Amino acid sequence: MPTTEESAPRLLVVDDEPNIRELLSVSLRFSGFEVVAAATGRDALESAERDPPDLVVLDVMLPDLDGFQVARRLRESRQVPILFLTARDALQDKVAGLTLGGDDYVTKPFSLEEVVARIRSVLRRTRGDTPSAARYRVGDLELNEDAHEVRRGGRLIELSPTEYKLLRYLMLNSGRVLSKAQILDRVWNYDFAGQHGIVESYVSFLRHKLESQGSRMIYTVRGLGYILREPHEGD
Amino acid sequence: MPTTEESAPRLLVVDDEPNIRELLSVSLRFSGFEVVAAATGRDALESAERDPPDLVVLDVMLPDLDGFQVARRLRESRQVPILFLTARDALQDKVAGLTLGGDDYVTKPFSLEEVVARIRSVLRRTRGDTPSAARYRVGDLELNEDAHEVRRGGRLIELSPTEYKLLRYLMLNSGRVLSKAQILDRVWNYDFAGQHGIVESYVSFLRHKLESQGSRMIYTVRGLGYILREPHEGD
DNA sequence: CGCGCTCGTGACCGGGCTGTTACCAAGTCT
DNA sequence: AGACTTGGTAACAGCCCGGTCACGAGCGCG
Repeated sequence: MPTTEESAPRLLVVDDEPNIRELLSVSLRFSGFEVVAAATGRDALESAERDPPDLVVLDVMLPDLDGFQVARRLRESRQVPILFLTARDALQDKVAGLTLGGDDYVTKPFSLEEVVARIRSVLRRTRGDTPSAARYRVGDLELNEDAHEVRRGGRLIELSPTEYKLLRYLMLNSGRVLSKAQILDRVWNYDFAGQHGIVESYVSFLRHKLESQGSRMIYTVRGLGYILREPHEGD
Repeated sequence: MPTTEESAPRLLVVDDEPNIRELLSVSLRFSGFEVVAAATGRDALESAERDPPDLVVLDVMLPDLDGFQVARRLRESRQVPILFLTARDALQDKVAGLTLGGDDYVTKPFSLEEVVARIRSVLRRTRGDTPSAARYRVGDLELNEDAHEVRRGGRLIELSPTEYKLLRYLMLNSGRVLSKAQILDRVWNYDFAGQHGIVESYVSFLRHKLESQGSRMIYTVRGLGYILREPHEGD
């Protein structure tokens, strides 16, 4: 029985690679979740029994049991939504069949923005809070998660996938300065080794599309990063 | 906001294969039903007595009692509609005989779209509320579930079974982006392990038939999937 | 038995997205 | 004011992704 209480959702993160496990734990905790981690399928099952999570983030490649077995065992005792992590190329066919119940999956390497967005989406659907309400708004700028649409002053704005992820991250943190390093970590895949110049490029793209017929929304904070906010009187 | 639901219909799912039982439970729950599962005929009868369901999804091949016996016993106490699950080749005629009362059946392997549609159909008929009103509409596109007809702007459009299932799924989720994995899971049979290229093919077919004399309705969301919606001002 | 329809796969093609580089503008320090 | 640093934008090439076509298998129907 999913708790309707206001406390942070509890997540169980299951991955055998320490780096990935750590990466996920830290940043999900930072995103406001309560996180417990496990390295093996057995540990995961044990942990889930002791302290039932609201959602499980589950790597399908585990040393002892495979992810599907773990999923089934998890559900024998209690209904719990699962976000699967899987390699891009492997198991394509098996992965199909995972999104059935409201579960979802993300391919490795992922971006943290992606993972967090999917977790929120699954939890939203599972908890049954108004089965279609994922909208964010900053000033006259609005983002609809379900339809994957962005509008400014009602006017539709077409964005590429990366542009969309970047904007979502900015909107979820509107009024807060985000460094290029933070943006790179969250929006791009964790194994991305490129220059941070790409953030500037994509900010530029977004400005073009968002601000061509309106006021400025993405402000540069020199030496620090970027901030999305409504205009002040001054600017 | 308080969900306006007058309590979701309660289903009893009876199947001895854990995978199928799990598959059905999870996805029917996700489709908005309240689900109780049972692995054997005896468990099913016991569960039904304790907590009478609105409809029973019943595999005809069970280890202890066969589905027909279960059906008969179920009805000794109370009239309840049944959706039978059966192998494609076996017992076609026997099952057919049972569907007279408003029951229905689906052959294994099924697609979830099929199962959900049949359940809704049976419940609609059984409950008698709004007799024969299963119409979905998006813009000038309408789908009549009873007549199995699709029209755009009043003009009849002939669709193959797969095309129809795909369109129904898109229409039921209009305004929401659906990934190819989701589509594959819901529209195609659960044991289908093909590439997702087939989704593209069928979307292509649908576009030909739906959009040949009208505006675009199925939009591609790059990197994500497809969305069915009315045209925006822009496009 | 064969015709035709439908389903599913593989291949090719085109376009858009991505990420880099280079150059220019603006800001900052001395 | 000059030099150096930092950010903005345009241009470009590679590539991945999706659309469509065409072919083959399976099946039902005549």
